[in-house]
Amino acid sequence: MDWNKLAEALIPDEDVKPLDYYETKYPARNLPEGAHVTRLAPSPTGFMHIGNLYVALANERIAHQSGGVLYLRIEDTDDKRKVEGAVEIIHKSLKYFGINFDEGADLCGEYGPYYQRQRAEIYHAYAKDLIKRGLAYPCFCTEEEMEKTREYQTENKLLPGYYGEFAKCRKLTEKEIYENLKAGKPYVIRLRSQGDVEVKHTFRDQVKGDITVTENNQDVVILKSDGIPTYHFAHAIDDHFMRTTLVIRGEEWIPSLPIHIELFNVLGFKLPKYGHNCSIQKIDGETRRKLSKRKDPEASLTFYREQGYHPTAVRTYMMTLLNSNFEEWLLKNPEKPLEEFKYSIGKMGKSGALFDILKLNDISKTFMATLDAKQAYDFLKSWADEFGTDEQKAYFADKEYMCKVLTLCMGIGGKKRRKDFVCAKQAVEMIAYFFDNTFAPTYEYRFDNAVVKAILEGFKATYDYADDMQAWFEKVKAVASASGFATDMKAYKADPTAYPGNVSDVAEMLRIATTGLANTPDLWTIMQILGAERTLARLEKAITAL
RNA sequence: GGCCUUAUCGUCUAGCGGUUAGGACGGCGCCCUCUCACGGCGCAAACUCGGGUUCGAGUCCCGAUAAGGUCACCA
Repeated sequence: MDWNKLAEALIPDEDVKPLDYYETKYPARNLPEGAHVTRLAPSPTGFMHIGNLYVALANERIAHQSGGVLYLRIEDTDDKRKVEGAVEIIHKSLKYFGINFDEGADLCGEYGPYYQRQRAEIYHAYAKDLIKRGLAYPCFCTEEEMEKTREYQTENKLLPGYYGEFAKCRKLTEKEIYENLKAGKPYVIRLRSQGDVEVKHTFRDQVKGDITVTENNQDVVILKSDGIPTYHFAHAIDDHFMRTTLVIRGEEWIPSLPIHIELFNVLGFKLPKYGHNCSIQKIDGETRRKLSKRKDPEASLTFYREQGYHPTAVRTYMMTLLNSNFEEWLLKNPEKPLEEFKYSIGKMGKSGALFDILKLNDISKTFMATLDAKQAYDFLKSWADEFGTDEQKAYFADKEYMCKVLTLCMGIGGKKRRKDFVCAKQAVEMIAYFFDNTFAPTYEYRFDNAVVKAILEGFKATYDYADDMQAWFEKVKAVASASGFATDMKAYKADPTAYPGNVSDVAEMLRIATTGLANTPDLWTIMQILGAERTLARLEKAITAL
């Protein structure tokens, strides 16, 4: 068999450059000792999964804290899954969560092109070289033929796949190959595997530790019939020429590690380090499964933007899953930016974590409680501008008023901050009662209407906007006493049955009347913010509703 | 089914031969308190099961079980 002739017939010289060309064009990177080059290599499907952010964050931290490079490569070798505008979505959504690439698709960079489809020439050059060396060959097998051998293999409990005796096209004669080519039969290029599945090696994974991998014996496809490489082949070529030092990717890739090892080996490339992380899971009835794009809204990065989770909160939660010692650090350094945490890939969990929105909420609340009025205003406004209703957008027209509301509701300036706000959507909904066009009370009191009415009327008659908090509260107590409610909590606790209720019950009635809610921050301040006119109007409205 | 991986409170986990098995979220209770919160204190809550090794095992070894991943011209 004349391999050179075959290689030339399959991939003519004018289509590719000599191998040295690529090695010179993409030289080793000039980076400080210990710097890592990492990458994110998504398919342009237009859907950004929370798992994408999870891996992105790991890659970003490793690259940037080591003084290295993070780049974006688009794996668009599968034409069927390609979606217009997907790359823009990738950039936009990751940027929102603080992931910035140093180079890559739609950015500058010396190691491009960063779209795999634009790199066809490089793949072809190396495929040709493999053919020349007798390490790759054309395969003309049809889907039906493949199906047949697979059936045979499963029936006989043999290892499925295209290998050894089952690799029919491996044994094609020169004559047969050229006949097939002449007949215009479609073909793929396969690797002529030299491996033996019986041989096992231990492999050092940066996340999992030592794992055993067997050698690959599959004659995997490296170039599909349309000349586009498979993931495996593109991975080896790209991560070599883009000079990736560390590949962090999902653990679903572990089974194909043998293929990658053989490919790097046969191509004469140095194998990068690998870290295979676990995926974020969800409990679905009895079983755990990956967060699903179709079933779980929280799987999508869009979800967090729509809900208005602060990007820092989401990042923080991701970090707690990513590094087990992160939370401890955060507890000690609540003020420090996340970038100061020393991220280590070895501290990544070895088994998949269940997504816990309660934990996210807690982290989110704590973070929101660190914002000042202006930051909170800006954040909530930007959310409302994009996702809010028209009424909600209008809230932000009067900045001064809104800042007063936020100062109260977030406990800004007080000794203890409130932690009521989880995300922008919930926060904006929570303050609806401050705005007359969204004030829609349902008035659910825990006392008889007659009792409530007496209280409300009594309070309304004595209310004075000019009262300070102390004077105001004295009036609340007076109204309470007038209806027989306890104003002395000690006396009340000593004998609760002696009273219809206590002063806090009275406060609740007033609160429900003016806000429609039983849970709000300090009522006096609310009335101050609303103003005398609206406060009285609301009390009146509540009285007539009884 | 083969191969790979994993296994500590409900959840995320610490633990790397000798611990009252620690923390966080969530739950519950108490205190603080004009409501709601915040905060403080406390309670309940775990080593999957067998065998070994060892003076001693959550920790090491071997099994079993369970869970997850994977077996494409998808990535």
